[in-house]
Parts: sequence; structure tokens; C-alpha cells
Amino acid sequence: MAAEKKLKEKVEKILIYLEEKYPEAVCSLNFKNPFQLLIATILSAQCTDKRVNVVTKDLFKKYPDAFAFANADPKELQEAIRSTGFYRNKTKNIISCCRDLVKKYGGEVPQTLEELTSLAGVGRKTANVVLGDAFNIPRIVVDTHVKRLSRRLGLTREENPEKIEFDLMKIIPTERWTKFGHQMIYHGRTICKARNPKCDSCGLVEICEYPSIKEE
DNA sequence: CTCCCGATAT
DNA sequence: ATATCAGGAG
Repeated sequence: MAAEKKLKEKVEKILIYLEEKYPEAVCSLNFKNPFQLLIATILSAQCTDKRVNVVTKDLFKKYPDAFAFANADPKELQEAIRSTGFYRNKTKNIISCCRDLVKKYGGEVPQTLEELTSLAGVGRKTANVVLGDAFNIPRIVVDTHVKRLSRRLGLTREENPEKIEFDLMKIIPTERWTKFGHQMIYHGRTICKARNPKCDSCGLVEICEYPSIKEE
């Protein structure tokens, strides 16, 4: 099919561009083990990774593992993470999540999507971050950036993050899944921003549909 | 669909 | 003033 071939060529150009421009793209949340990445990612909901890193620096000294969070005083934890926003929900979720980790997994972080998403405050996006970056299991993380860029570039027409994830998995080679997500996020933060995207300094303008569709 | 919510850029 | 930030739960 002509349309499929065209899409395949587009994907190749995007992958080459991203690899050239962001060869070192990695997870920008600071963490030393899977558990820390899990907590940092829960905190990152509707918050910049930069802010999360400021908070987790002291947070992980006070609460080094799931056992510590499981026994945390809610008020104290709330204050510690307040600046990341949604701090009441996040506090409740983290304590509940860590109690589950202690009770069901001996304080360790499970390594399947189903087990991870069964934890409080852990949705598909968070689970995929942990699987990809802590356990090196190939995953495409569809966060707000990946969703926006994928739609602008015409890689999907879907609105639902899970559907977008499946669309992307069909057209991106498995071994690139995790890094692709990081590279899209780098690009989304610096060039293809939600507001006032810098299309003039983007090497993908020619194959991008954004200038014509303008989000819809 | 709504609610959660502080920090920052524009 | 308002949009947006590595979303998830009810």
C-alpha cells in the first residue's frame, strides 16, 4: 500500500533525525534503583521532572525504601512532596503502593505491566517508564509529549494514550521503543513545545502535519 | 467526564 | 491571567 510505504519512510526519517539530534537521550528523572524510579514517576504526574528531582533528593534520604514509605506519617510525606502538586493524592497513593509492595512483593518492584498497574497511583504510563528504564524491557511511554508529537507528526490519529502506544509499536522497531520515547520527550520539551512550537528550528517540518492540521 | 494542585513560562 | 508540566482514580 502506498500510504503504508509513505508512513514507513516518514518513520525512518524521524528515527534518524532523533538519533542525530538526541543521541544521548535518557530518562531525566534521577534514580538509583527501580523503587526510586517508581516513586519519582508517580510524583511526576502533571509536574516537571526537574521539580521532581529537587524533591526526591531529600525524599530518598528520609525514605530509602518501600518499608520506610509504608510507615510514613502522611502529614510529613505531604509536606515533603507538596511542591510537585496533587500532593494529597500522591501521598495516599505512595503509602498504599508501598504497603502493597511490602505485603505482596517483599518490598521489591514487580516487573510486569499487570502487577505494576495494580499498585495505587501507577497507571500505564508510569508502569512503562519503570519497565523500560529500570528493567530494560522495551516499552513505548506515551506521556503528554509523546502523544502531542505523535499526533502532530501524523504517526497516529488516536487520542487515547494506550491506542497511541499500539499504533507506535506497529511502526517503531522494538529495540528503539524506550529510547524513542526519551528522544520524543527531549524534542517536545525543547522544540515541539505544546505552546509556540519552534517549527523554524525543527528538522522535521517538511514531514510534519502540524502546520496544516494545527491539532484539529 | 471531573477532580486532584503547586510551580513555571508566556 | 492562563496554559502547561514525563497522569491516575473515581
